[in-house]
Amino acid sequence: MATSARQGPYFCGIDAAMDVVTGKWKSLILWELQEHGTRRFAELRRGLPGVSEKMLVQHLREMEEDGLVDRKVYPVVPPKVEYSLTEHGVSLNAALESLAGWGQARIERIGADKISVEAA
Amino acid sequence: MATSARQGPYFCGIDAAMDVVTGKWKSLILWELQEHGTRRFAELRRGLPGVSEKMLVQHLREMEEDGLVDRKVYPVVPPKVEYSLTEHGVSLNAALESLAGWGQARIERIGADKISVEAA
DNA sequence: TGCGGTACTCACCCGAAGGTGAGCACCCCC
DNA sequence: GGGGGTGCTCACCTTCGGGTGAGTACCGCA
Repeated sequence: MATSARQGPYFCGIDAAMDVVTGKWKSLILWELQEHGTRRFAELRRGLPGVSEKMLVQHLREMEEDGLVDRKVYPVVPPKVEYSLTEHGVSLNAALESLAGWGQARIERIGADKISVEAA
Repeated sequence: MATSARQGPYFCGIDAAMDVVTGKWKSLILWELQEHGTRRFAELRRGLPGVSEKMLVQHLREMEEDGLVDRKVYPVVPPKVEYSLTEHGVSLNAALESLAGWGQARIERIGADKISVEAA
């Protein structure tokens, strides 16, 4: 199953962090939630151009299981679900910041294209 | 091809860093080279229990292309090749350190098993 | 003389990650 | 009253990462 089955034996901390962060969209979800504080499902979908609903649900479930995001369901008539970062999610994001800096430098070094997310 | 074809458009720095670091053994290779400075192919293989030769070669080639490792071939009669980190490799490792710290904390939090590498 | 080591390459296979498209239960708005 | 939005689930399919095992050219050592 996709749910759980993680938490395998690790070689080192990197392994453990990677385990939680790998997945095409997870770091982006983390970022999106960090930026906006709280987002509804459809807002996240719109914020991550190209993500499929299935993957978004799946990643969110895994991240919830890993204690990174908080899922709050409002039992209202048009469904409403809000996602936000837990303290672990916030600290993971902080830990990713130096990596983001390195990646940014790499982008400039190799002159890769960048998809602007902040616009639109 | 596995070689190049990376450097696709990125959403953010994390993407770019992840692109370079994903691969089952890459972070371990980074770590191993950081610890030992310079390693021969067979030394790396022995240092990473479970890695297949194919994956080791493949990852090393990609990391060489990405400018993370330096490959020095000695044209001697029993082949001799030495791998070491470039400055970019070293700085990537530094950027990974906070992530490693987070992962370490997570390991302790969830009480996961850990494969000891420093022993043996 | 033949086995093991050195640093690989090549061909093949498997399973998981991720994408596609449909359906659902209920509502509001035009 | 039907089209669109809300948050999903399910089934199917493709792609790709990674593993397996063989082969290679040459050597040193027992």
